[in-house]
Amino acid sequence: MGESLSGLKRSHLCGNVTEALIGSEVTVMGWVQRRRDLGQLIFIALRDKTGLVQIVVDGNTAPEDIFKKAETIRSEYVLAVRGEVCARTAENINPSMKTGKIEIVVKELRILSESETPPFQIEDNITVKDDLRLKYRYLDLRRPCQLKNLVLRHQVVQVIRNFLSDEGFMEIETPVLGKSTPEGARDYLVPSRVHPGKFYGLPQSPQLYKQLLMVSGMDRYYQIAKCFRDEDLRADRQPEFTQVDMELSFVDEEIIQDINERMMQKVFHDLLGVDIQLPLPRMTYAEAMERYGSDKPDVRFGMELKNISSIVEGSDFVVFQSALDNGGSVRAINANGCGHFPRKKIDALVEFVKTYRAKGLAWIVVNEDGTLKSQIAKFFTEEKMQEIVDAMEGKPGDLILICADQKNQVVFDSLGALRLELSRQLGLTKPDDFAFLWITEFPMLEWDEEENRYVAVHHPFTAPMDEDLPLLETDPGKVRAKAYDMVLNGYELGGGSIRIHRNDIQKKMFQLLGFSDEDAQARFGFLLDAFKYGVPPHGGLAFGLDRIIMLMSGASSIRDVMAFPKVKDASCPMTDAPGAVDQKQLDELAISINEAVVKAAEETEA
RNA sequence: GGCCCAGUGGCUCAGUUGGUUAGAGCGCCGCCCUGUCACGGCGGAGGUCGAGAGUUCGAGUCUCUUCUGGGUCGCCA
Repeated sequence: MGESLSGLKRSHLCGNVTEALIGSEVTVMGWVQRRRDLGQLIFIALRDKTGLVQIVVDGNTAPEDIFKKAETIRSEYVLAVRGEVCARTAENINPSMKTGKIEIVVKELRILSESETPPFQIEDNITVKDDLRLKYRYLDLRRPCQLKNLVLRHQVVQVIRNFLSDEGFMEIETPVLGKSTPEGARDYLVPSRVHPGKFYGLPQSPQLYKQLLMVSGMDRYYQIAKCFRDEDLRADRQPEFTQVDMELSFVDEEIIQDINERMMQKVFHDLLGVDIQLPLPRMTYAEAMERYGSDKPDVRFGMELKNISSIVEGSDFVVFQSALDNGGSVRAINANGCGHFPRKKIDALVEFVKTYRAKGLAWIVVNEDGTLKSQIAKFFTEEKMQEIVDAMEGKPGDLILICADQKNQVVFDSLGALRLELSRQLGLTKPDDFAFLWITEFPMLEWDEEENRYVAVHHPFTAPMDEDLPLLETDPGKVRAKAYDMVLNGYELGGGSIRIHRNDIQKKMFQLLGFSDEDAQARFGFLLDAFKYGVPPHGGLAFGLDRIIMLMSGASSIRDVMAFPKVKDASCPMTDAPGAVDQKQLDELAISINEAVVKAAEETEA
């Protein structure tokens, strides 16, 4: 079972054995991709992280014991091979292989480790179900496409580290065991043995620590930081993920945006050869919502939203009118060239927007002869219908989709999502077309219906825009924040803000969020205390590293760019985490399991 | 918590309106083969259709429950 390595030293990685080495002796080690046994001639494709190289065992020239051994080799065996690099004859060159002009004629062969037949084939372009891949993730990662993603990730981090270091940033680690701050996302909790009944919270981001580092005078900090959020997963959301986190002192929004867009420009230039024009476009939150129905718009295609409230105002169509009477709006998009959609397909779009709480979708087809077909035609005069079509720049063959709701957010969400859905169906975008922009002037607060109070859109330390300071007293919901997100192709790559460094404004903020002085002191007292001792104006930004790599690699999920991701219910099919623990461990932590709750949860599941 | 999709040999899939012994490709095993590179040829093993219940003379196929995974809404300061 597995021969010793002793006496053998690897001289080259498989993918690096090239024509330059013809005639010399090399020692390579790796996994068997495939054995091709022609009887008295055996070829072995040997793989390591650099690629494949072909090993030849010739029955006429190889020693008998080596040949016999070669016959027993199976896929994924681990081999050490010493041999001579030989040129292949012209007709035997494999142009699709980096090492296709040479092969290694074996002189010594050791089977370092045998392998069972793997549960799936180790090669690209397989379509194996995710759970199986993740259960055997260590095999999945042997596949070149998976390896490529991790290599890219490594390289991106290297470029970022070098760039930020050159810009005067210092990498500083902040604690993973911190204080739970039950505002925003749910924390992962870690029980304390030394303090029975008390818990650490794993960081959702290093937000408070990095602000404290600014108080400490670190001036420019960054960290490739693991962050944790106990919320439900998505294709682009994992419970633990990595942020490129930074904070800077004595800066305004422009400085932070400038540094970060230059950083992304360098990352995309160095690793993808893509040149991004700077400065990136800036768009206010209000404009993004108005035009794209989203605060992270994909601006690679048009199909923009238009507000047609004033046109349809005063009609007999009760759906539109009640939306308008209750403070909502009627908006539409023009799905250019979709007028031929069969009714079934349009109905599917109507169902689609219902996901986003829209009650329905009105549509107008502009026929090729210029006449209109619509289920709402009976509520409007021909002139009105034409007015809507003109406002939407409707041409023959177009499909105009209209959404009305008393909540503007519902209209934005529905049409924003519909726009993206149509672009998917019509293939309007290319994954290697990168459209960056900054979204600015986010609202600072939003009203939470459930909690019946304002909550921070970003976080409670985000500074309001100077010109909106008076609104803090009169109309807090209208206050805009010094916050900005970098958006790429419909994804939020990262976001940040200038922080509040004035105590009076911070107090006002907590007040608006409904925290009493005691609440604020209990949760963030250490930060407020620190702010008593000289705070530089500061701000920062955090990127979602996983998302950046996902978009750069064209992966469809961040799982593909993480080594060991979790599945939908936040468990790990490979390790079976999370798992039960011994009673002894629980006793040490003074924790008892509420069996009634566990049973109830299991019963809902079972 | 809601909604949608998928689950058939190791892997990926096919399986007609419910009807004989459930098929294919790849993989695997054996034999043959000296220039293959997705090697080739011949032969073979391997599944009761995610699980349970029901309808039926009869269920991979219909119904219900459930499990697993994916997508998504809520959630994600």
